[in-house]
Amino acid sequence: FAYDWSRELATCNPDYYRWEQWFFTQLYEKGLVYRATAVVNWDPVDQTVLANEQVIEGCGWRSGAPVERREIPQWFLRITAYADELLEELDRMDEWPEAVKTMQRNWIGRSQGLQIRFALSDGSGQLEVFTTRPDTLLGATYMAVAPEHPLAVAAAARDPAVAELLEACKRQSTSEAIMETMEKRGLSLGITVDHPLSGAPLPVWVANFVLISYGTGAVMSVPAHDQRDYEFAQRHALPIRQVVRPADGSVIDVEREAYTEHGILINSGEFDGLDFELAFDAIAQRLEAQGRATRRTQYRLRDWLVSRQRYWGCPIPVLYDENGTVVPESAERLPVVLPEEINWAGVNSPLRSMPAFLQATLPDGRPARRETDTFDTFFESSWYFTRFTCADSTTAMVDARADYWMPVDIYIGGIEHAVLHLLYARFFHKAMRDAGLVKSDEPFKRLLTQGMVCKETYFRAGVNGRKQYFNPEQVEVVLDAKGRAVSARAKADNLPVIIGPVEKMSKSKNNGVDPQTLIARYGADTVRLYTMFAAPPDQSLEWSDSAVEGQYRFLKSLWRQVTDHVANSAPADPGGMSEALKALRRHIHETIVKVSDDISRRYKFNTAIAAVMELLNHLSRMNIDTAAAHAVRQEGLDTVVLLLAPIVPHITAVLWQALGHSDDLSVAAWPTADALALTRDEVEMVVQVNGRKRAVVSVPASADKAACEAIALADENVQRFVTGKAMHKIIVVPGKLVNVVVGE
RNA sequence: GCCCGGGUGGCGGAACUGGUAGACGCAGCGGACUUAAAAUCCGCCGAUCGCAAGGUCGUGCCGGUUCGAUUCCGGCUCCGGGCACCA
Repeated sequence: FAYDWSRELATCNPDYYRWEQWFFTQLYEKGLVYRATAVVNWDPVDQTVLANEQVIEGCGWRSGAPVERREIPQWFLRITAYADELLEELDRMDEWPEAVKTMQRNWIGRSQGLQIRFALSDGSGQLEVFTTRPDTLLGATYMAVAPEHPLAVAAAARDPAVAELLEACKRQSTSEAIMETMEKRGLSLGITVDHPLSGAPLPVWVANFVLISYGTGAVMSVPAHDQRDYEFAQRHALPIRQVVRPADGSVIDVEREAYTEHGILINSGEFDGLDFELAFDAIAQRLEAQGRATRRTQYRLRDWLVSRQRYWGCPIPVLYDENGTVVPESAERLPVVLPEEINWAGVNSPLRSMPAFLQATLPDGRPARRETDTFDTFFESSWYFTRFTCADSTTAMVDARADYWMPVDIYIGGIEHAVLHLLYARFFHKAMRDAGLVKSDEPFKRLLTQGMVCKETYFRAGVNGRKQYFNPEQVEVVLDAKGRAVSARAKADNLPVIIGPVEKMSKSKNNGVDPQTLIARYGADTVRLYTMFAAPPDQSLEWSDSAVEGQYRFLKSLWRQVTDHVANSAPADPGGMSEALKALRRHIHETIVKVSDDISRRYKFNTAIAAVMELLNHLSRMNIDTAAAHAVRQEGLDTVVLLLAPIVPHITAVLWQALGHSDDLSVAAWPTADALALTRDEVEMVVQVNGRKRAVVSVPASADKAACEAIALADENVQRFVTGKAMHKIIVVPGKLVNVVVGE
C-alpha cells in the first residue's frame, strides 16, 4: 500500500472545481437544483451572514450586535428526491457501523402520517397539519403554528402582543439545538378551527418551537399523548383529553405526564377499542372520504442548501439576465474562476463589489449579472475520492477508470461526519450515477469511523463572550497528587487560563497537538506504535503522550534480542522438541492467528500489538542450550518482525535483513499458522460452583462431558463447596468451563 | 430538547457469540547490577479479611432475566459527537 502522489488534487484548483460547476448545471437541467428563500443569521451591524458557530449567545461574534433571522434567496440541491434510496440502501450496507446507519436513518426520518385540513371556524380558510398519530385525533385540544405561519402573521396585525412575540422570534437563532432548548413561548391567536370529527372549536396558538420548515409549519396538539404538547398545555392551562389507554391494562395518569405509547382508543366514539393500526386506518379513511385529509410520507431530511455568501469557495456558475431570470453558465465557458486579485473592504465577500466579476454576458451575448454566492465546501468533499481515480482527466469530470476503482474499498473518517458529509457524499454519488458518470450505487463499501482525538481546552473570556483559546503547548498545567489538572497558566504571560472541557481537536478550539515533537524524540516507528496501541481506532481518545516510553522500550528490546540472536551461532547440541519448546512454538503460531484476525477483521491494532509483546516476552526468557531452541527463537523473531511490519515498517525492515533474509520485508509474505503446531494435548477449564470460580483444572483435550465433570468434582476446593449439598445440575461448556449447581 | 456513542484499577486499555474481570502497557513500590546515575533485569501492584490455604466485595447508579451478566432487558446519571452556515 502506498500513496500515489501523481493523483494528488486540491479542491480549490479550477481544474477540479470546474467539474462541479459543470455537474451543477447538469443537475439544474434535470430539475435537481432550485432557488428558494431560506433563513440565515444576519448581523445587522456588519451587514453579513453569520454561521451558527459565529453566533455567541444570540449576538454576532465580531460586532456583538443581536443577530436577526433574515430570509434570502439561495440555491438548493434536491437531496430529498433520493431520500427513499438513501434510506433503503442502508439495509444492504453490511460493512458500515450500525451506529452510523442508525444516525442516517433517523436523520432522513421517514414517517407515514396523515395531512389533515382543519376548517377555520369563521369560514375564511383552512389550517393544514401533518401528524403521525391520527389515532389521537380526538385528543387534540388546540392547534399550534410556527411564528412564520401566515395565520400568525395575520394575527400579529390585529394583536400587538402577538406582534411582539413574532418580533422576539425573529431574533432567535436558526440553530435547531438552540430552538429546541430555549424557553417555550406561545400566545393564542384569538381564532379557532373546527375539529373534523367532533366539530368542537379548537383554539389556534402560535408557538416558538413549531418549525416552519418541517411539515406544514403547524401541528395539532394532543397534550395527553405528546410530552411537548403536554408541557405547553400545562403552562397555558389548556385542556388535556386522554384518548388512548395502555393495551396491557396498566394504569396511567395523563394529568401527570403524557402517555406516548401506542395503545387502545377510548373517548373516541365509534373508534373506541381499536388499536393503533386499525384506528389510523379507520380515521384516515373517514377523513379521506370527506376530502379532509391525505395520507403522506414525510421526511425530516431537508434539501441541501449549497449557497454560501462567502468569498473563498467555488463560484456558483449562474448568471441573471436583466429581468433577473436565471441562466446557467454554459459548459464551454467553464470554469467560472474565483478571482484572487481582490480588494478586501469590510467583512463581506469582495465579489459583491467587484464589477469585473459581477458584470458578465450571457452565452448569447446579452448583458448579465453574475451570482456571487459560492458553494458549501461539503460540495467539494462529496466526490474528491471519485476524482482520485482519474485526476488527470481534462475532458470529463470522471472517465471509465472510475468504474475500475469505485466504490472505495474502505473509507476512514471521524464519527462527526456520520450524517452530513457521509450523506451528502452518498447522494452526490447517486446523482453522478444517474448522470451516467459512474456505475456503482454507493461510494464507500466499508466504513471505519475513527474515534475523535480529544484534548483539554484552555481559554480566557474575551470580548462579546468570544473565547480566546490557548494551545496546550502554550500552557503550563498544574496537577494534583492524583494527576488531575487543577489550574493552568499561559507560558507567555504566566497568567491563569480557564481549563475547559475535553473536546475533539479542532482549529476553532486550538487544542490540536503536533506529534512532531514526539517523532523528533523517539522516531516515527515509536510514535506509530504508540498511536496504534493507545486505543482501538473507532474509539475516542484523550491525547496524552505519557505512555509512549513503553513503546520505545519495547522496540529497543526487540532490537536487542534480534542483534543478540544473530551474534550467537546455534549450539552444537542438536537437542529435540521439548515440551517447553512445543509450547513456545504453539505460542508463536497462536500469535499469528490472533494478530492476523485483529488486523484484517477486527481492526483492533492495540490487541494485536499486545499479543506480539507477550510473544516477545516469552521469547526473551528462552534458554538457548540446543540447536532446536535456537531454531525456534529464529522462527519466533522472524514472526514478530513480520507481524509488526505494517505498524513499524522502518525498524522491522532493518531487522529482517539482520535475521538473514535476502528479500525485502515489504514484499515478504504474511506468515501463516502451522495447524500442527497449534494442537494441544491438554486444556484448562474453569470450575464454578453456583457461578463462582472455585478452581482451574487441566483436562485432556479429548475429554468428554463426563470426564470433565469427574475431574472438576475431584478438585479439593470444589469439594469444599459441594459436600453435603444437593446437586441440581452440572453445566459443561466444552474446553472452557464446568459449573456445578448445588442447593443451599 | 432530539438522535448516536461511551463510563472497567492511580492512568491508557483487555475480556471477540452470556462463561476465569483487569491481558498488554504507563505510573508507583521493593529488590539486583553500579562508586553513583542512566540503561537493563527480577518481584509486587482493585478493595478488604486471613499466618496461610483461601474467603468476601468490586466493571457509573437502581432494579430485572439467567446456573452464570462488563456483555441482555427496564429506569436513571455523567461525559463525548451530531443537530443542517465549523468542516
